[in-house]
Amino acid sequence: MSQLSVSEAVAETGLSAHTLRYYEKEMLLYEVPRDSGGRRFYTRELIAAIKFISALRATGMSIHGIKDYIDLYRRGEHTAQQRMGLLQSHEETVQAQLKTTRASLNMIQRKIALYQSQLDAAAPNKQRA
Amino acid sequence: MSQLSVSEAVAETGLSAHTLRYYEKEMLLYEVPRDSGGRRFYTRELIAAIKFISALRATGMSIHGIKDYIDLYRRGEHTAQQRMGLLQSHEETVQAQLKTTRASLNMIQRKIALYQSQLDAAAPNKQRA
DNA sequence: ATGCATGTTAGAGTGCGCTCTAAGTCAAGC
DNA sequence: GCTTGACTTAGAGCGCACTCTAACATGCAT
Repeated sequence: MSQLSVSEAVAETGLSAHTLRYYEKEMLLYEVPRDSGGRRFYTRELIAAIKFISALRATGMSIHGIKDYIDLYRRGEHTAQQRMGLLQSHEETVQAQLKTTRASLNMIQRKIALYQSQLDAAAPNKQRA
Repeated sequence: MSQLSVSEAVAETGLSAHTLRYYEKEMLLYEVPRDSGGRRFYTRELIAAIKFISALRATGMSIHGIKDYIDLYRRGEHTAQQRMGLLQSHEETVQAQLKTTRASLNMIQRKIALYQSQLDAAAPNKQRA
């Protein structure tokens, strides 16, 4: 139940099995346990880690940046402050990125509005039956 | 004044000269005029196009997707409806992407808060002088 | 006229994040 | 016992969006 097979982990995290292995090779995931046949399984701690890694990826943190964070994790409790620092700095990056995305989206929306008024003007007025 | 040299266009748009040439090669920009010596210059129409293209890129539209839009543009006024459709569909994509980014950011912020309370608990209380 | 900045070209190279291939192993069901 | 399907490995390949290289041309400033 709390130990998921590869295919269950795929279903749970939304990542592919290829990607899970790739993350492991890149050392984002470590100490992934194996059954007697050498097959991986994922504990709930690992699943939580994968989901957090996915959140970092979804906000644009690079694999390399995530590795830096994970490496701190592996070095122990005394790195908590540094890890928090990394996350805070990433948060600022994301906020900035959100800001420029919203500005760009705004530009696109103005263009759509322009098309809309253009097409309204060109079309015959069908307001009255 | 309304005709910018390459270096001026670089300053104005924030893209590199390499990228401007790349966009031209990929047909995102067309009919870029040249001076007597064969050097490019950019009209204000072109600059506006570049800025709009940048907004599309900043919101994650692929070069290929942008090319589709530009190709409609080149085919004339009767494609206005289709162009608007492309932009509207892209807008939806961007809104969805914003939503997941905000959710991921939220997860990261909760983690930061966790670190904060952890570190607060571990530190000696320096509240009183 | 010389030097230097700014531009030109075709095409190669880079970094990223997967994504796939090929050949093989293992466990369960028929 | 045999097939099927889920898994294993090392390593190659891919798509994207640039980014750079090398060799050459132009035009202005001294």
